[in-house]
Amino acid sequence: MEIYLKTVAALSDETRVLLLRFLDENGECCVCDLQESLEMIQSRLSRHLKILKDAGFLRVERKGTWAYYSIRTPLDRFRIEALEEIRHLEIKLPPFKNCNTEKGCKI
Amino acid sequence: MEIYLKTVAALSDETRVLLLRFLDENGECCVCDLQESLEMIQSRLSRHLKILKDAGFLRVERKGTWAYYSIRTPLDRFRIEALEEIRHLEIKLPPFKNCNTEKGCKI
DNA sequence: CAACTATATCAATATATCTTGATATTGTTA
DNA sequence: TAACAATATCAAGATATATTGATATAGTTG
Repeated sequence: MEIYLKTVAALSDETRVLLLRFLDENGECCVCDLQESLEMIQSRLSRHLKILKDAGFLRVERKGTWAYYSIRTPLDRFRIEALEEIRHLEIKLPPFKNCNTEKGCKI
Repeated sequence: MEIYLKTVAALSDETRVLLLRFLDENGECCVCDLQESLEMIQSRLSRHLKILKDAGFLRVERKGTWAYYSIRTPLDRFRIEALEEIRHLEIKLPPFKNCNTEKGCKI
């Protein structure tokens, strides 16, 4: 029950839906790219990324001080369905903006 | 987005999960039966039933002063998957108790 | 019609979640 | 090693949601 509640709670926030959609669309991103692209304060972003990770939707790969987040794979049936549902929502997805740190953030 | 959020918000509460499971298992119930079976205060029950109804999971049929709730059908793909997910949770489902109003509540 | 019953809604309080700015942590670079 | 940069966590306040008891609204029954 706990895992289930964590999963659906992660799904029931507009910020996190946007994050999932964005990562689904653009693939792996580092936090600074997300910050730039989604115009979101860093602590807020970090919090929601953690919630999505703990709920089994995202994976992180650290390279030095950078953290690259992406949709976890494989996902189980229910999470796939949830992502599919989110894919069909009408969301104004902001364009990808590179954070322009010259030395390392770029993949 | 609004409908989506309403749907997942409805799914992310333990009380409502129990209600969905119970109705899924036992079929149509009137509010007083649910009150007896789940040992839940009436106003609380009424609130959560409304949330589940507004989120598209339940239908109500009124017969006089009684209200009979049941899982709505047909459900769309996502809601079906959500119910399926809930079906697989380990929940101690209390037994059905009839409210024993002799004149009308019994189906 | 008056008393009663089932259900819905309201108001107050308690609890959880979200946002922001500040601080901590860890890696990088001069 | 000192200064800096990316990310994570913390603390305080704001907002949303849940719980409870009280009241409102119908329908029912004597």
